[in-house]
Parts: sequence; structure tokens; C-alpha cells
Amino acid sequence: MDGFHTSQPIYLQLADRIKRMIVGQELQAGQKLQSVRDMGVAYNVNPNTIQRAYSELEREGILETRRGQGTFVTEQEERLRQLRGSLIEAQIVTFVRAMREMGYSPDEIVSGLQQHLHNIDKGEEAHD
Amino acid sequence: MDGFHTSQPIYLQLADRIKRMIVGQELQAGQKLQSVRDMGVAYNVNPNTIQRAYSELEREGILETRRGQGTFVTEQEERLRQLRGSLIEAQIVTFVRAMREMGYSPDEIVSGLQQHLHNIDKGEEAHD
Amino acid sequence: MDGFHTSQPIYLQLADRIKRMIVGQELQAGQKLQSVRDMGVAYNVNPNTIQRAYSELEREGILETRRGQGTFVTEQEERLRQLRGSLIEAQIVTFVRAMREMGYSPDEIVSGLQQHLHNIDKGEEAHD
Amino acid sequence: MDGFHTSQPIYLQLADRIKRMIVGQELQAGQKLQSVRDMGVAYNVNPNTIQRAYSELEREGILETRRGQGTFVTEQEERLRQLRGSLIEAQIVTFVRAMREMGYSPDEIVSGLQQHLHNIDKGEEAHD
DNA sequence: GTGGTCTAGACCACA
DNA sequence: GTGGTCTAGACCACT
Repeated sequence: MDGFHTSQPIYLQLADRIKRMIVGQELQAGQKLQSVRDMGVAYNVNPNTIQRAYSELEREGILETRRGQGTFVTEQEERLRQLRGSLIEAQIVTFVRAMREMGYSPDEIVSGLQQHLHNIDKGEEAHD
Repeated sequence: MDGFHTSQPIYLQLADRIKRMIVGQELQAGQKLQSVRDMGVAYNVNPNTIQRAYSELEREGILETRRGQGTFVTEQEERLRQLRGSLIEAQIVTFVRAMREMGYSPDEIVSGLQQHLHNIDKGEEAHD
Repeated sequence: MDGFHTSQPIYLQLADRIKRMIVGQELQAGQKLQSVRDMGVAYNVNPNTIQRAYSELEREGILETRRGQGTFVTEQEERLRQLRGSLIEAQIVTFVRAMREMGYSPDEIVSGLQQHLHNIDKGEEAHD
Repeated sequence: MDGFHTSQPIYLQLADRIKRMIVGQELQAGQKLQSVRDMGVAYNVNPNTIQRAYSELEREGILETRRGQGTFVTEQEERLRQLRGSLIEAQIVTFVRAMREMGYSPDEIVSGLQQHLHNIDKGEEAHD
């Protein structure tokens, strides 16, 4: 296997990765994904597990499969906008919770974030 | 075991947890930690692994061990402030990277965050 | 093969199809059927299986074979009326049984059916 | 295997059967179903296939699973009413289509059905 | 015991 | 080739 957690099923972690790739424009609307077999090799995972991830995303309206042709990112842009919105929301929620647990007030969260963005602005993100 | 990843040694994951407990005030400066044996039972992990996590944190100046007495959170407030700062920094870095990968500009990150905080301000999130 | 079940011999399933085609006027009284060879190709089934279906229907007086000419739908209208009646009866029996198994009383079956026909009457189902 | 078609995946046929058992009161709200292993033996099918049928029905809100305890029919009566309604609708649609294909008008369908129900009323379903 | 996940390997339908 | 289904057998977490 590759870089998977034990805390969540692999097929859901795969689905999450694909979602992030779509939102991050690494996968464009309408684009063909790797076949379940190729992706199985790429991630060193059984094709059935890839298949399950694809099925889940198809059920969510994010992917479409065409028998004998392959699996594709949906071309319904609206659905992809929804997806982006929900992933962003989740990121923010997680971030805010973590910061509050460390004793930050909402105002401090915003100002801490602004400070950080200000700093990397001049110095431009030296490393990765 | 409890909720550990496979991608990182358990002792480091334990160390992270303890750091977060300290920053989140669940563990106060100078407070005694559970013995490696008790903690091993609590997290269902080998005491040696706990010991290794403690050693790592001692090396970082966050914990102190007193022979025959146990392991304690350091009383050097400055060190704890540093710790808090670095954890917060890490949170922000992770958050910003994720948001930028999803195509958000710095300004959008801040406004998205403010929007979120504004929304939960009036109404929700009274619980948890 | 095409769309056959495993629960019943294919030749009987074929015979049923032909019956339905006759009752549904896709095959008229006196009309010539495809040769067993052509039909075998059409349904991707062994010609012997087609022959068996034809024989069965001939036994039931629905088809007639004329040596050297082929197989024809009978011209005995009375027999076709019987056939239609028996197929319809079978449909109704199946339908009523299913509805009763789902807890519908005879009166509810009729009213449910009327409701449905009433609904499609004004509006939908212009297609197909 | 038992009595499955080739035209539809077994796991969906299983799901349909279970739905019909629920609507037909053979399975009551809140009742425990057979374990995936027992059901696998009963239907001579791999437990994974049973599992898939159960998952599908859970996704549809018809079953609920409690880890370590088993799989149960939901106790949300409203959901079960919906289910019954949709199955009945499907029965009627199929029935009406078949009858129309055999040349019956809506009025004839109703009268044919009433005639049938009238007949079995006196004679009381002799067989089966 | 229970359900849930995963692998390995097979076969099918569709293009 | 593609995805979709199924089996056999394994291991896990939960009760």
C-alpha cells in the first residue's frame, strides 16, 4: 500500500484524494481517470478497492462511468462547484476547531492567519 | 491501539498528542504525567513506545523527568509559549496550503474564514 | 444469448416471447415467422432451441408448419383469442398476487389502479 | 446459487427480495435479519454479496446496522411506507404496460381486473 | 458471534 | 481494452 491511514477505509481515502485532485484542477471536468487496474497498480491496491472508490464518487455525482470506455469526471460544473464548497467548508471547520482548542479566539485566528500571509508575501514561500 | 496512522511512528504521534494536550491546557505547566505503564494501558500501546515519546519531548525541552518521581510538563513558560507558537504556525501552514491547492487566493482565504466565523457567531456551534 | 433467465428453459422463454408478439399484433394471423436459422442468429441461440420453441407452440395450436414453406402463425382466430385471454389472465393473476402479498385488499387494488390510470390520463406518459 | 436471474446483479435481486419481504410483513420494523454469513448459506451465495445487498438497503434507509449486533429493519415507519408505495407503483406500472401491449384500453384493464376479482370471490382461490 | 474491509483471481458485457 | 460482479478466504473492530 501507499500512504494510507488505518483509521479510515482505503476506498474512502482514495475517494477523498480524487475529490481533492478535482478541486485542485489536477483533474478537469470531463477528463478520463486511470482505469481501475492501472490505478490499482499506481497505488499498489487491489482493483476492487479502486472500483469501490469510483462507485462511491459516481453515487455522489462526481464521476460518471461509460461501460467499455472508462470513468470520467462529471461535466456538470454545478456539481463540481458544490464539491469545492463542501471541501473548503470542511477545511475551515477543522482549522477553526484546532485553533480554538489551542486557546485562540476567533479574532486571534484571523489576525494570526493574516500575519502569516503577510510574512510569506515578502519572502515568497521559500520551501515547498 | 487507538487511532494511530501507519504513515508515522506511533511514538511521534503520541508526542504530538501530548503537545496538543499541553497547548490546549489539558496538561498544565509542572503537572505530572501518567506513568509509562499507565499510559501504555490507556492507549493500549507498549510502555517502551510511551517511553520513547517521553524521551523525544524531553529532548525538545517540553517534558522533564525526575528520577523516582515521574515525568512532568516543564515549568519554563517560555518554552511552552514557543511550543504553542510552533503548533499554531504548523496549523496555519497546513490550512493555507490546502486552501491554495483548492484555488483560493490569500484574500479569499481570509474572507472565507471571516465569513465562517461570522456565521457560527450568530446561532450555531453552541455545542461540542 | 440475449435477456434470458436461468430459472426456465430458454425454449420456453422464447415461446413466451413469440406468444406476446402475436397477442401484441407484432405478428399477425397467418404471418410467416423467421426461419429457425435466422431467428437463431437474431437471438444468438442455437437453432435447435428455436425449433423446440416452434414445436411447443405448434403443439399448442398457435403455430403451423408447412413443409418446405416455413412456420406460420395460425389463422384460426378463435385459437388466438384464447391465447390472448390466457396471457391476460396470467398477467392479472400475477399482478393480483403481488399486490395482495403487499397487503392490498381487492378493493384497494382496483382503486389504486384507477388512481394510476387517472393520473397518467392527464399529462404524462405521452411517450414510449 | 438459488433462483437468480442473469439479467440483474444478484445483490440487487437480493435487495429486491428483502424489500418485498418487508412490505409483505414477513420482516417487521426493527426485526433482526439473518447474519451475512447465515444468509449466504441460505441462498448459497458468498457473504460478500449479501453484505453488498445489506449495504445498498442501508444506504436507502431501509435497514440499519449495529456493529457487533447485526442488521435490522429500520424502525422509521415513514420510510417503510414510502417503500411500500414505490413498490406498489412499480407493480402497477409494469402491469399496465403489459396489458396495453396486449391491446387493452385503460377501461378494459379495469374491467378485466374487476371480473377476475369477482370470479375468485366465489370459489375462493382454490389452488396455490 | 456481528458487520466491514481488503485481496486475489475469475468471468461477464460493452465498445 | 473498459467497468461490474462474484467467489474464497483473510483480517479487523466492536459487543
